[in-house]
Amino acid sequence: MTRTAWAAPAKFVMSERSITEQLGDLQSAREGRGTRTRQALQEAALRMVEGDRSFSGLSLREVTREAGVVPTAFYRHYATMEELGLDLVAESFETLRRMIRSVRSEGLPTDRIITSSVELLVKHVHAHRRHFGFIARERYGGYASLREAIRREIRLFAAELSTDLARFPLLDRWATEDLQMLASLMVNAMVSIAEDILDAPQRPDAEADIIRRAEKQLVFMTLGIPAWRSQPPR
Amino acid sequence: MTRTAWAAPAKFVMSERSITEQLGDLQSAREGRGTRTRQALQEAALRMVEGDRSFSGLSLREVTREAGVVPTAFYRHYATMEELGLDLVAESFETLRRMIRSVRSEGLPTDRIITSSVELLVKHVHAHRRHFGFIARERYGGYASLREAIRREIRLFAAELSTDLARFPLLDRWATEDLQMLASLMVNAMVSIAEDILDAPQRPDAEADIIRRAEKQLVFMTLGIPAWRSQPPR
DNA sequence: TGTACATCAGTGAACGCGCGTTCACTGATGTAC
DNA sequence: TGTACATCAGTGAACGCGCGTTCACTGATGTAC
Repeated sequence: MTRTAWAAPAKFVMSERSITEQLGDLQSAREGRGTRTRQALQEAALRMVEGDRSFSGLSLREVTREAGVVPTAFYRHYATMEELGLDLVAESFETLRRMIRSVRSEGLPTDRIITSSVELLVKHVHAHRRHFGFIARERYGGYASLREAIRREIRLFAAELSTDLARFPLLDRWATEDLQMLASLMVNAMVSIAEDILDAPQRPDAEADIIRRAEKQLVFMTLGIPAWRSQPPR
Repeated sequence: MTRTAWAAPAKFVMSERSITEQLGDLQSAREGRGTRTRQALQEAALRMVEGDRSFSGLSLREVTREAGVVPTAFYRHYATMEELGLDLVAESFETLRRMIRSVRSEGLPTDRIITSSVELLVKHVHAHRRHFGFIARERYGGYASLREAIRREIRLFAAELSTDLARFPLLDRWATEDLQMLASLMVNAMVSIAEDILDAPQRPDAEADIIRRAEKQLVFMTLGIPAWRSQPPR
């Protein structure tokens, strides 16, 4: 089943429906049962991936069972599990993107920008454990198409970060390539922080160690910035 | 079947046997058929993981089929696929450890230490694609025990690197915690270089870009070193 | 507002298949004498 | 060196199970008049 473009809603019953349900409209032209089952499938898969299991290890029948629906109902929404997975990648990054967009418009206190960024990331990881866990698990996981999609999204973040960095004093005269180098270093660090937080035992002191190391690493990187230009970058 | 400690070989027919076969003795007390099948299973699994597939997606029967052996023969060597996987983790890191040990004893030219390190890593990734691919795929993959084993090995590398770093001027007075911070930053960077190399299309120019970015990142990190102490590390 | 109709999301039975695991076996390899 | 024996790695048949996918169906939802 291929996804159809969103035409015009036949009816507006917005007040009865949650925000996530409304977002579902972007994917399903019909309201009601159809959208609900589609979301039940997505949520079932995320719930099952929350523990130790990887998405590519889930069977179609397991997911439909968890979603409380008959296996054949799956095919009304996706042709394969891989398609469901791509939907979940998009959804996971959407929440992350929303967070970053709000930071970009509101800004963070510049004097404590590192502490605030790390804190925000950690808070977000906890608030969206299932999405982050799914992404971490599938980043090098089973389906090639999911891996590619995730890799693309992460590269996109690095690109966006490098334009943000360009606005800082000292960095505003850096070559694009050098900004990308720094951005990818920072994004990589953030990704491993997120993965460490996910895998860390839930004890708060283990987490505090991770946070402290992450802050140190970011501070350390900023120290390299003034020195970089004196060393001609090739 | 639990692995038995290596006692004394009943016979020495070394000349007939390859180095890898001899290494196999460390895992199997008996020579001959037994060891050969065990290795056939390991190599079959690595071969199958080389493409897009993840280890946790392999079935026991597939592996034995690829190894040219009947499914039940598997149980003479491993109780589960997970056990095979742990063997492969150990084997993969063993080759990497051997490389690093030789670097540590022979050393690299200090004036081009970054270039040489990156070059060596890239060479090693190409020479052991199957091992690196396996590790990358399973780092956040299916079996929790494999993930833990890999995580432990990577942490071990960071610990070893931080003692190596302590021998450098400027770094010799750093606090242990700060050295660990820097080491984990460098190991993370190296890990993502390896993963990028693996996933990069085999065109040499794409690879050249990755290498250049990696070198820049490492140079950038060294620039932060002299500045760090002036900023009291808490 | 009420009714007849079209759409299509979800159902339930059925299929053939590859899976992990069991079991009693076979026969090659190494040991004791 | 030669023979009888023990060990145990590898065999092959068989099992029950969950899987993905098919099909004709049912009945709720939304539309046209």
